[in-house]
Order: sequence, then structure tokens, then C-alpha cells
Amino acid sequence: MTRRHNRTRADRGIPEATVARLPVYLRVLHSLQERGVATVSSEELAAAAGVNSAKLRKDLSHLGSYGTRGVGYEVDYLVYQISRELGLTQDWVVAIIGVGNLGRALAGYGGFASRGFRVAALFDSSPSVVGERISGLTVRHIDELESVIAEQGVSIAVIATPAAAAQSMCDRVVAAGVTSVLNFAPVVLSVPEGVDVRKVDLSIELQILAFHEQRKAGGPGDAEPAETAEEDWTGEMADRLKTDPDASADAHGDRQEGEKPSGTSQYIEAVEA
Amino acid sequence: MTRRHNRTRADRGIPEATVARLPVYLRVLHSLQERGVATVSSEELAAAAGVNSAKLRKDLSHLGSYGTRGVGYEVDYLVYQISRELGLTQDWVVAIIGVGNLGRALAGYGGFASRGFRVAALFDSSPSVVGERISGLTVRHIDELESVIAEQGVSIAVIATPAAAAQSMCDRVVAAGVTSVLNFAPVVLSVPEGVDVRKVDLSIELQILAFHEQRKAGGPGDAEPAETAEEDWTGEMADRLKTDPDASADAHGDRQEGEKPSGTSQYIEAVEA
DNA sequence: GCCTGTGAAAATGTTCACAGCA
DNA sequence: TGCTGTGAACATTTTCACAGGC
Repeated sequence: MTRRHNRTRADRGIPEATVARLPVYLRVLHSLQERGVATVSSEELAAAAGVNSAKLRKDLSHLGSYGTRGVGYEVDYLVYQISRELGLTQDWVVAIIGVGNLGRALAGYGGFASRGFRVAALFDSSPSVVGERISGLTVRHIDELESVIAEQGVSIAVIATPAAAAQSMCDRVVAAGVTSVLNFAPVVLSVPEGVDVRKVDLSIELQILAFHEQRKAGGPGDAEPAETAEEDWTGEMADRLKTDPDASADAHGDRQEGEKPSGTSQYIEAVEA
Repeated sequence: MTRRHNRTRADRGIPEATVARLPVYLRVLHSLQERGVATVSSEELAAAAGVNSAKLRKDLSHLGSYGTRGVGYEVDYLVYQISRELGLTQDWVVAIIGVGNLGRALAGYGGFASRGFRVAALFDSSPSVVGERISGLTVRHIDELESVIAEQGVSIAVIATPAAAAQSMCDRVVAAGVTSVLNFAPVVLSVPEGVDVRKVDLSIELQILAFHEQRKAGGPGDAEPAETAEEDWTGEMADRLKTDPDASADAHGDRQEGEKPSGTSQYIEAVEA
């Protein structure tokens, strides 16, 4: 009883794994539209999306029976169905918090244009940034956060502040009514029930790649797989691994990293385009 | 028989889901180190990392028995073990391809400093960018890609080019010897066996949030769950959904999007003022 | 008594393989 | 014949719950 109606055809319960792939299918379908392709088979679509065709068919079957046996899927129709399922047939109002290097890149990113998202406001705390015009928007001071979010009906906030400011900014946007947060700061945000958070994190991605890269060579440290517990561990190694960065307070508030490696601070994560 | 040695204690087969979480634990542990915390329980660590404690314990158990019953885990030691497992006790040489808004943000991102990653080169094709100095590095022309990758021993490439250039740049870095790629361009990259690709994609994340956001309101279109197949579909809706953006070629080669709402692009620019 | 490490159960996700419709 | 839609097998991941060491 997740939703009000009694389960129908496609059922309202689409698996998370499927939801995460629908945007990929949609992107491929869009480019097929551009190339004037009218129909596509699960095999072709799957190949272009980088998944196996059985998986693609099962994914699409969760939305309903939108294909034609012996033929394939009609591109336009499928685009419409997936868009509708993802909620892209309506507009979502987005606010970007933190206008540093990353925030600028995001604000200037035409990808929001991928229909469905409208960046309505940019916020920063630094006087040297507030008032600046970026991609057609004037950067506002975070003091205006609550009022602007309410006025504009922002429902998605993109947090692109330094790690130290992320949680407090998150708390504020949530208190102001935002129910979805996309976090680019390298911290684990905690939010109340009912609020969704997704994170994008460059250093995590790099570390995962490093893990596999190491495997291609040969096990951890590229040496013996470490048999016993204490093995080659020495207290002094702890120091080599100490100079942390992450959650370290930025002393200040909302300046983005990059320019000056202020103290030990660094980080501010990832991104996207 | 994944690796050469016969399975030992921790076994070389760490689940992917676990690998993806280790960096998060590591980040939390680093901040505990900074705060001078010497020991932590699975409950505390899990809470800070935003996961359930049973999951955390199982994850760590894949690395070995590094905890003490009745006590918890020694922070320094765990940092060392996770770092080693992730391959962060050695340095990985990184190259960033594409120095647009995003590439700059990435290049200036101190997060690489999180030990283990060293940005050794920046590449772009635009004459107006080549030669520029960013974060201590001089931007090189992509013609030098192959030679620099070989010289510097780059093993991880970060692709921050427009969608249209991504696959060809990927092919080149792979041919030059790179075996791990972090892709920020909105395209599905295809690579030969043995090469790892991870993607970071803003619009996909936003779309996933939109899906859940829509659910909080009420089903697709916020209207009837669409009973029959043809339902409210009309051909004209196809047009509303056509003017794609994403995979659309940028005509040029390596300029980042944002500045010029090239052609059909919408939103972003016009919005607000 | 407290907290780790882990079997076993449950849930989720993937792949196979084929029935059945166009 | 060709390709979708889907049961059923398989694989992975999560969660439970508790045995056992400190």
C-alpha cells in the first residue's frame, strides 16, 4: 500500500535499480530521435545503453507493455512513457547552494535543460560573489535562502558548498521545504524521513577505480596478501595516513576550494556535467 | 581463482557493494582521527557513515578481523587497512581531459590531495585554453595526449569534455595505456575488456530525484496511473519531448557547455533574471 | 556486559530461456 | 520469423539474530 490506487498494470513499485537506468535509456532514445530513428529493438537499445537486453526488457516491462513483438519499441512513445514515469513532463525548480568553481560549472551546465529542471536561484555567502550574474541568474546571499525557496517553489537543492557548510545548508533548505537534495560536498548528510538525498562524489569514484586498478596489478600493496593481523603495520604508518582533509572545517563558510589550499582544507567534491 | 595466491584470510573477493562503501568509511575515520578519537564501535561508525551497523561489520569483515570484541575498532589501524585495500598507499597518476568549466573545477579540486591521486596533466583542444596555467599545471594540447600519458605513467583519466568528444578521447587514452576512466560526459562510453569506467552524471541524479519527488506527490503525471496502453498519448506530445540536449553534438570539439545555449537548448538561459 | 564476526533468512537484482503475439 | 514479455533459476546484497571473545 505504497500509493493510493490499488495496483494496476505497471504497478507503482518500480525497482530502484530500474529507476537508476531509465535516465540512461532516455538519453539514448533522445539521440535516436535526433537521428530520426522511429523504432528500436531491445537489443539495439540495450547495446547503446551498455546493458544486457533481457535487463532492458525487464526494466521497460515495469512501466507497461510499450513494445511490439516482432518489431521493437516506438522511440517517440517510449520517450514519452519514460519521461512521464520519471516525472519529467513537469518542471522541477532547482536551487544551487554554493557558487564556487563547482557551483559555477553546475550553473552553467546546459544539462539542466534536459527538460524538467529549471535552475531558479544561486546562493552564496561570500560578498564577493553575491550579486554576480551567472548564466542569467544573480547570485543571492544565503540569508535569502528561505524566502526565495518558498517564493520560487524550489523542491530540489543542489549543494555545492565546502564540506564544512554542507550539513547546515542542508538543514536550512530542508526546513524551508526542499524534499530532494543532490549533494556534491564530501560529507554524509543526515536528513529527516521523507527527504531524499543523492550524492555525487569524485574522490569516492576515484578510490573505487584505484581499488580495481590495484587488482589488475596484484593485491593490496602489490605485495603479499597480508596473512596475519598485525603484519606489516607499524604505528608510524598511522602518521603517513593522517593528514586528513575531508570533514575538516573550512574555518570560513562558503568559499569554494581551488584557489588557495587554505590550511589543511581541501576537498569539495566532485561534479558532473 | 581470481588471483594468483590461494585464498587467504580476508580473501581477495570483496563484494562490489562493499568496495563502494569503503571510501565513505575511510572519510569518516579520517575525521575521527582529526578529532583525536582512538577507538570507534561499529554502531558509531555506521551512524556517521549513514549505514546500518550490521552492514558495516560485514563490510569490514571482508578485509579481515580488525576489530576487538567488546571494544570496537582502532581508528588508525582501520584507516591503514582500508587505505591499503583501496590501493591508496601508493600513488595513482591522473590526467584530466577537457578544461572547460567542469575540468577547471576538477583541476582545482583539492580532493585529489586525499592521498593517492596526483593530477599530472590537463588537456584541451582549444588554442585559447592550451598554455594556460591552472592549479600549477600548464594545459597541454590533446595532440600530446599519447606521449604525456606514457611519460607520466597515467593510469586514470578523467573525461570532462563535451559529450561529442568523449568517446574519441576515451579511445585515445585507452590506446595510450590508461585502464581506468572516470567519465563526466553524458554518454555511455564503450571500452575494451579490462578497462574500468565509472560515470558521474548530474542529470541522471536529478532525474532519479525527480522520480521520487513525483512519488511523494502522486504517481506519474500526478494524474491517473494510466490504465490502458494508448491512454492520453498523442503524437504531438512527441514534439514537446523532442528537442533533446544531452548527447547532441556540440559542433565544436572541446568547449564546455554553458555559455552559448547552442540551438535548441532551453531553460537554463532564459530562466529568471 | 559489550560489541564483533558471521551463519542463515530475506530481499533485491540479474540472467536465462522460451512461450506467445505481431 | 523476429522480438517482446516474463516465469524461473541464479547471484548479489541486506538484514537479522546470536555465538563467542574481550
